[in-house]
Amino acid sequence: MALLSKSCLYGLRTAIFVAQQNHNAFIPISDIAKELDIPADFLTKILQRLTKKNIMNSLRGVKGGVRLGKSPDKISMYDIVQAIDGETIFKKCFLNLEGCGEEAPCPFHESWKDFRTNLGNMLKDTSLTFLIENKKFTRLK
Amino acid sequence: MALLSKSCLYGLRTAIFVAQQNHNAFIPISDIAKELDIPADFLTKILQRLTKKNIMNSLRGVKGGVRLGKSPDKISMYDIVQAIDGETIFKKCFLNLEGCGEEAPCPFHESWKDFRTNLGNMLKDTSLTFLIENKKFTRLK
DNA sequence: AGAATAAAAGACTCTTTTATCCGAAATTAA
DNA sequence: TTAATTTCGGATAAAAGAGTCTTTTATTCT
Repeated sequence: MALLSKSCLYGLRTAIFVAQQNHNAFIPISDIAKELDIPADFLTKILQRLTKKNIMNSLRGVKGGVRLGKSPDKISMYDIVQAIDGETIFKKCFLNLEGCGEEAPCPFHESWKDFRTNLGNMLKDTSLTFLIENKKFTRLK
Repeated sequence: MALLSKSCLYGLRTAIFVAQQNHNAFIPISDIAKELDIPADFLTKILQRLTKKNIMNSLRGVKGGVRLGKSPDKISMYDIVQAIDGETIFKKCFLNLEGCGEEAPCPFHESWKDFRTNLGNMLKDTSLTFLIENKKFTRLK
C-alpha cells in the first residue's frame, strides 16, 4: 500500500516537470512520457483530470500538448492530489471506521486527525514554484 | 487510495476484537467474521499471516479458532501492519522517487521522513491493551 | 482543401488485490 | 474409530487499478 496512487504520482511528477519548462509553450504528452518514463496513453488519461480542473491546459494538433493552467505559484501539491486521488486521505479515519468522529472517536482519532491535517497543510503550502526553486530537487524519475 | 490495505484493516480490527475476548479460549474465525462483517474465507487467509508471526495462535478442529499469540500489551499496531502490509509505508519517499534519500532529498524528504517516523512510533506505542482499555473505542465495524 | 499531428474518448487487456471454493489435515467428542 | 468441526493450502473468480490500442476531433502547416 501507498499513500498515493500511481496515477497521482505520475500527475505530480508531470506537473513539476511541466513547471520547469517554458510556461507559454505546449509540451506534447509523448515527450513528457518519454522524459519521465511513464506510459504515454496512460498519462494522457491522467492529465485530462488535471485539465478539467484547470490545473493544466491542453491543445490538440500540431503544436499541441499541455502546459500549466495557471501560474505555478497558484498550484499546490494538494490541488493535484485532490484532483487525482480525491480528498479521502485527508478525511478518513485511520481504521476506516465509519462511525469514528469527534463524538465517538477511535483511540487514533486525535493523533491521526492532526497527522492528516498537517499533511494536508503541508501539501497546500507547497506550490510548484517552491518545488522547482528547490535546487536539491532534481530527480523526477 | 488508503494508507493501509483492506487486508490490513481487517487484521487490525480482528486483533482488537480478539483482544477484547477471553484470552485463553480459541474463537472460530467464522464467528469473528460474522461479528465484524468480514468475508470469512478471506479473513482466514489474512489471519494466517498473523499466526505465522506469532501475533495470533490458531487451533484446528472442534474447539478450534484463533487467539492472541502473546499478551496483548506485547502486541502493537505496528506489529500487525508490518505483518500484513510490510514496512514500505514507513520507509518510502512521498513521491516514490528511488533516488530520494539523505544525500539527495526531494523537497518533501525532511517533512515526510518526520511524518512517517512519527506514524511508526505512534503505532509502535499503541498496544492492543491500550486500545481495548480506551472506553471510547467501541465500534469495530 | 489536404496532410500531418496531438489530445480526447472509449473499448479492451493485464496485473494486483480482494473474495470464494474445495479438498486435506488436525482436533474433539461420542 | 467414526463423525463433526475448524484451520490450512491451493485453485479459481471477481473487482479494481494500471496500461494499451483504436477511432474521433481539433489544430497547424503547406
